[in-house]
Amino acid sequence: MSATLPMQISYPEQLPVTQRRHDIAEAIRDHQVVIVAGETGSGKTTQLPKICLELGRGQEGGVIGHTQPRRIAARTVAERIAAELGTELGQLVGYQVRFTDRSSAQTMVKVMTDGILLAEVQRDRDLRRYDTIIIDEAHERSLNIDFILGYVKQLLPRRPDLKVVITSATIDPRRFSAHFDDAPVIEVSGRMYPVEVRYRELTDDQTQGITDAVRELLTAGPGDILVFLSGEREIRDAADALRRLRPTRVSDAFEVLSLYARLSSAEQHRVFAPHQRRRVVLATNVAETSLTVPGIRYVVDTGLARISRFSARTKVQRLPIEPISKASADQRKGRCGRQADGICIRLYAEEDFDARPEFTDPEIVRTNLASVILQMTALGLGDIGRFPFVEPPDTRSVQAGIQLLEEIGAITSARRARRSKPRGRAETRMADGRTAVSSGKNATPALTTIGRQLAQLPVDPRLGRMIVEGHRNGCLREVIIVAAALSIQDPRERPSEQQDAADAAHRRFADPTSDFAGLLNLWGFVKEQQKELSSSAFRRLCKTDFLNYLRIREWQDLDSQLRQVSKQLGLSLTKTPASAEAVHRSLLAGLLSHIGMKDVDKRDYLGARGSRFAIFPGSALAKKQPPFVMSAELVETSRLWGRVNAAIEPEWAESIGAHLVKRTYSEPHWEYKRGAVMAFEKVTLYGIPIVSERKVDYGRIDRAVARDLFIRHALVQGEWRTHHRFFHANQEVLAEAEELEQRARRRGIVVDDETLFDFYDERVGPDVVSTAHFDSWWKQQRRTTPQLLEFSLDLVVQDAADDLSVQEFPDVWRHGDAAMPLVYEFDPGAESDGVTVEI
DNA sequence: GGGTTAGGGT
Repeated sequence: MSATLPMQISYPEQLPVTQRRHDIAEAIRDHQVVIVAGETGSGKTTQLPKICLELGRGQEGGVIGHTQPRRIAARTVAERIAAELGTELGQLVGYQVRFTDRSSAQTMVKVMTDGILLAEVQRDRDLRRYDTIIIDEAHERSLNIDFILGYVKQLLPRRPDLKVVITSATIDPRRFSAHFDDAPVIEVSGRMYPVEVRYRELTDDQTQGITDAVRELLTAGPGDILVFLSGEREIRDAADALRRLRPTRVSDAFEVLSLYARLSSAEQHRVFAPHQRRRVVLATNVAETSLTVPGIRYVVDTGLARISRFSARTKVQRLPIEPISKASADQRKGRCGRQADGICIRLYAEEDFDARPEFTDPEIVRTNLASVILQMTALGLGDIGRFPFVEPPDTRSVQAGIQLLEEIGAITSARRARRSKPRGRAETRMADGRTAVSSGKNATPALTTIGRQLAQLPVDPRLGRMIVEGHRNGCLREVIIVAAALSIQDPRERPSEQQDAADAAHRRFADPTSDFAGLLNLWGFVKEQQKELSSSAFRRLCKTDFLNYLRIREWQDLDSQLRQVSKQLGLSLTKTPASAEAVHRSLLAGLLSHIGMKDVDKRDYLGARGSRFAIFPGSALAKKQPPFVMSAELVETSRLWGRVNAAIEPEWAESIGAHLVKRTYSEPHWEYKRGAVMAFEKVTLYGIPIVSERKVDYGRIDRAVARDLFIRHALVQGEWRTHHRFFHANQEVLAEAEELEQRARRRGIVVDDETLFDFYDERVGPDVVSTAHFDSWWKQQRRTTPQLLEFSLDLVVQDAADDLSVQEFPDVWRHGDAAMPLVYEFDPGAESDGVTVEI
């Protein structure tokens, strides 16, 4: 094998993978892609990189890249490989996760999170720095893993020298093999003791089922029990019930522990502390993959979990409680039987299990795709419909993702792109000058300047959009702090035993109109205390103030990372404190479809697209709810909740969402006083009325209608006070014609208004929509054609009345010397009808 | 008044 390796490589005898290492080495040597399937304990994670090293990989040709789904795993895997090779971490074996890079020029094996590898793709399109890539835990099918699997698939022909190893639990290696053109699969056994499965279908409620199962297992022998539940509330209910359970024997005494991700770190750590008494650990899905609880001999599985699903219809994230898949149930079962035989009690029937889907839906079919689409577009991958995903997301989710990117102005409208290329193919000019061709249906449109910036920012596109706007509004410093807070787990802790104390401690920072302002207050407090206190005093303060020190650090790390990237993007940081309004206007740029209007009757909010949401009880806005809000997160659980919120002025949304708002106008009417046509404007954003009845100059909205109304009311009806000569002359002509009607006792002598309208319509300038417009137009026009607008009697008298003349109806009745005025009135039925002589 | 799973990043 290779001579350049500084050490002899050995393999732990007891690991199952050691027995198969020659087969694995052979397969890797002979094939570009190899699938290695094996359960935890098989040793694949740590031994595969060593096998690759022995094959001479990771040396002159490039590095062996090894991805892990989680940061902690990346570090511990690197530590173990380094230890087994007898080298120091960061030299031959290194690792890189966000905020930490412990790799060097000597590094041959680089362990990293899959997100780091994806990030490197942006700068190294063909991943030239690697000669081997190991994708570990591929069966977890996270968004990152599926993206990498697709990317690698289309990279293989360009990199014939690249070797790829996909590792997976034994659940479904064939699927990966099929994706990589029938790549060979090598199965490695795990090291597991047998686990007996007992089905105990619920007869009562879940809590009762759990206590019954725990009671059953207490009699089965010594060892800790791990119970899988769907969420915090279920854990609390079960914990209460179990603590009430009075064990009959001393040996049955046990303590109850909870375990879920949002738990305070101290409470989480109790699970790993050595202990004497038997334990029952009540856990969510954290214990399924992320955390391994030691010493578990028994598992109780409720068969339920909260699964995140993105609704392409309502564009909202949901967290329904669902029956888990067979694969997930088996994973839970596998959490016992590591050290001795185990028992797994499933709180459902065997037929129920048999009827369940084999696998959990991969994240890519369950999630908002905006970020993936943005990345793919930035990479010039063009048509998402043609990208070789193991399992392609459906068209509607892709459309929803594109729609969100349009909302935040990251891409130009797909519809517009399609319209300009009627043959169903859209050519998109990429940032680097290349051209992407895509089919019409799932066309990936071109990135805007904002879109290119968002693709560089390591946060959710909505949060990135806030940052870009923060720069524009001179409040980048504040917006980065908020965006960083929104992308990490909440640094505020709320231990179950001290919720009131924690709430009180956190309330000091609350702002009654904005949870975001509350975050900024907390940030300021933390910064100040850090400056004044020693490092250990600060840690103590975090504890007493119910703040998670590590998450505070993460917040600060992310803040500096975002500052740095922003600087590279030419976004400038502000030195002076920004106004709250500037900050909130910036945040709104990312939250346009997350605004809500108070429904006073129902105590909730009317949201985008007809949705309704309520303010989450933990928000500072829960008590006194403002008329309009924006929410950073809308998640549907028991109902649709807005979790982090602030009051907004609806008019802000009008300008920031100018590309999205719909305007409708009603009641265009002539206003005598203004000498203009006015109408009422209603502005809606995703169906939410952000302006309800604003009076606007209609001449700017609909010139034709406004001109029409101007002519009818001002010129024809004379609803105008003006000195124009033609105006008064015309009124006199009309008066004369009307007088004729009275005297001749006939209607219809004076032409109708339509004729007068047509007269003006033919003559008045096309832009004349108000008295002001008229005046300036007429000032010019009358120089050349001063008589343009003057009526003649011929015009205003109907053709049929040609033979009549006012002269035939004298004004005065002469009788002898007396001359008595005659008044004509044509008003049948009235006393004054006919000719009246005034004596 | 009311209350969410857990991962990842240029």
